[in-house]
Amino acid sequence: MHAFDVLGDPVRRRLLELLNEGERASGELTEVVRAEFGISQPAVSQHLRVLRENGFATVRKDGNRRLYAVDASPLRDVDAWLRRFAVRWEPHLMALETELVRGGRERRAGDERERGRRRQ
Amino acid sequence: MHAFDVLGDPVRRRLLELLNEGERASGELTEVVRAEFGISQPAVSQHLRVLRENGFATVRKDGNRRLYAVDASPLRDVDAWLRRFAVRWEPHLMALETELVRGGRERRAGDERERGRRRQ
DNA sequence: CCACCATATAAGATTTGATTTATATAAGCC
DNA sequence: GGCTTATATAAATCAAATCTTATATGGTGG
Repeated sequence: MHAFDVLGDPVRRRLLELLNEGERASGELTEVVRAEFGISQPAVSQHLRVLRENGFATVRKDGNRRLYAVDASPLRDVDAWLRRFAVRWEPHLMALETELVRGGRERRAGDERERGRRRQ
Repeated sequence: MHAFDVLGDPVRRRLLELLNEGERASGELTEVVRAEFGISQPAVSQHLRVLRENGFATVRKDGNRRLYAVDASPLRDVDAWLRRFAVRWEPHLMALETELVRGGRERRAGDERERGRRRQ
């Protein structure tokens, strides 16, 4: 399943938003989503499975519960794809990119010749 | 239809990639996509419609043809959503963003970003 | 006007994905 | 051990997106 397919579902997007605030138990997530979308517990559980199996979330046991946390790797991939278009809404993005490339590790100043660098 | 649903389809993503290189006629797009995905002309036309109707692409007539161009507005929305998570793969993004907002003047600042470093 | 492109639309078949109900697993508690 | 809570899985159903074939629209050139 492609990352964009995973994000195609509003329930899963909401789950990711919730997880982005921090680790949460399946039950808590289910409660929120049930209230907002009016779907059943198994439905939520299956969405969590999709998130898990596609690397968007990790789980760990805590006694009875399953604590979910967001894993951003696939989101980064999505972002990478999107970035190709970003220059269209952020004309100054070129500068941003340069900044990113340079900014990673500070130091050694100068280095204007970095401009030749391509992405990645 | 939510922007993420539009991007959920691989054919549509490919079409956007092609359009991102510049304006193209429906026929050109169809040829490429037909070759790559093995689908019919009407199928491609319908994907183009989805892109159109959801603001991802604009069309203009050129005699016989329809020239498509990418419109990035909905992609920007997607990016805005994604950005909530970006701090997870770009820990220094916070500092960077601040810097941009301040117009890059005073690029100095005091290396706060070092503090955010996680294991790994 | 007529035949010919390029492209879009319609309708129906098919596939894919989401949801529900019912049930399984497994930890905690008495 | 048996009861309860938390969560996952299975199977069937339902809905929505996609594809195909057939056809329409509308410009172009003779």
